[in-house]
Amino acid sequence: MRRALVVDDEAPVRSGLAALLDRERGYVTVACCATAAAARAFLARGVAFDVALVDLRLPDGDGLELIAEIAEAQPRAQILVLTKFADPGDIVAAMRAGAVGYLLKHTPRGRILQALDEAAIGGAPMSPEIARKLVESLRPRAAIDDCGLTSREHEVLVQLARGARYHDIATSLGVGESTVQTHVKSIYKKLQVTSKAAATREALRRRLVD
Amino acid sequence: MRRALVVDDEAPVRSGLAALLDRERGYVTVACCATAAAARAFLARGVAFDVALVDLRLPDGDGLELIAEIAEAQPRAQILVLTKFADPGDIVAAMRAGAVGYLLKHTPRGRILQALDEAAIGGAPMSPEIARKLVESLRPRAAIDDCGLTSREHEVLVQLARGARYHDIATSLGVGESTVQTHVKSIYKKLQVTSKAAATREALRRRLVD
DNA sequence: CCGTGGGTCCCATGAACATGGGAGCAGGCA
DNA sequence: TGCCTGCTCCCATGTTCATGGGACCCACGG
Repeated sequence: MRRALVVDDEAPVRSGLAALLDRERGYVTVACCATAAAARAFLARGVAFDVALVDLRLPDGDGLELIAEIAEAQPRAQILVLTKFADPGDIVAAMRAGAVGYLLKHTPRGRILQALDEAAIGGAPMSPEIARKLVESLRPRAAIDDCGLTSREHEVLVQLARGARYHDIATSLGVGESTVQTHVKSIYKKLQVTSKAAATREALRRRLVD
Repeated sequence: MRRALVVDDEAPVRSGLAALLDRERGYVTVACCATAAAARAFLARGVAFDVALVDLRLPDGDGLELIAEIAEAQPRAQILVLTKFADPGDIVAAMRAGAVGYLLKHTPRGRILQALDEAAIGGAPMSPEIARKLVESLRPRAAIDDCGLTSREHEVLVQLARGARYHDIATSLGVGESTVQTHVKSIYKKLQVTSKAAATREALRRRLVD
């Protein structure tokens, strides 16, 4: 018998899920919260559960933070997001916060139950479009093209981001140190930074380098 | 009718997949390659296809590179990895290279066909354990604990990685510039680097900072 | 044919950094 | 108590950066 926590601000969804779970053999709803505050209060009671179905958009505060708190309070619980929205940032953020799955609200009931089982055996159930967005968020961005760096500048940036000194870069590219300096100047202008550290950060953030 | 490319070095798997697809209404195998070289030769012919099933471990060269080439040559093709191994690094790398799904070889035939359909409609079919590993690879690592940085050093590192100057860090932490310098010295020692840029890189790579 | 932009090189200066030292004060642990 | 570690501060020196100039060559498009 797996114990479930449901957090959703929409009453019909909430009660629908609770009913679905309670009807199903093998599941029981231990709490049904409409707000993050209510969920926190429940967590504070220390009652254990095995799975959580959480909406990201809650009237009070962020669902992401709540997920982190649930993961903290009940490390063994499998947390699934169940929401209407599919923002790539939300998906990644939810996973980082501790969620193991992400379902859209139009998901049929049967698939939700299946997802719960899948989560329990070590899977990561996601709606197909969610999975795709997650995968796409891993891909390198359009790199060189959209940031306006020339290929030579990109070469310099790669080494810059590895912590190389101007002298090293010059040697490895077979040009003078002054040339490197010139390239760095235009890189800084294009990335809008003023130091190697900031350039490194930007390069990694924008996936201009691995 | 969807055209499929199969790349796998194991003959039984290869022919099994081809037979499965050809038997299935809606699919036809346009090529069945045992090596990366053979696949490249096929790509060079410019024949279009809609989906590719690729093994990562090929006798000649890396499947990852092949995936990138397939994605390059046939941007509209959906690429699925079908392999025995589930190394988290491989999973992320494959996705970055252009794969949209990742199945383990023990996947039942029926599920493979289902995955092909799912890929075609914009999903990202993955074996459950693969999906979980992918999700877990997004999570922040254990951060501060294992790299030996003290909490103060960590605070300094965070700002360092944002490109802040010593002076700025000193001000925002309410300490002297000399103190910052001392902290930086031990950070460098612990991260085994000798510059802000390299420290920034390490910090981001080890997820010591966002 | 001349302007524009990329790539190469040079000079020069002040700011910021890397690294070596020393040193005092708190808290924790043998 | 005595030692160790973390945090704080200081000095000093040489190195590396950041930024402002100016200059040449080449390819490309108007």
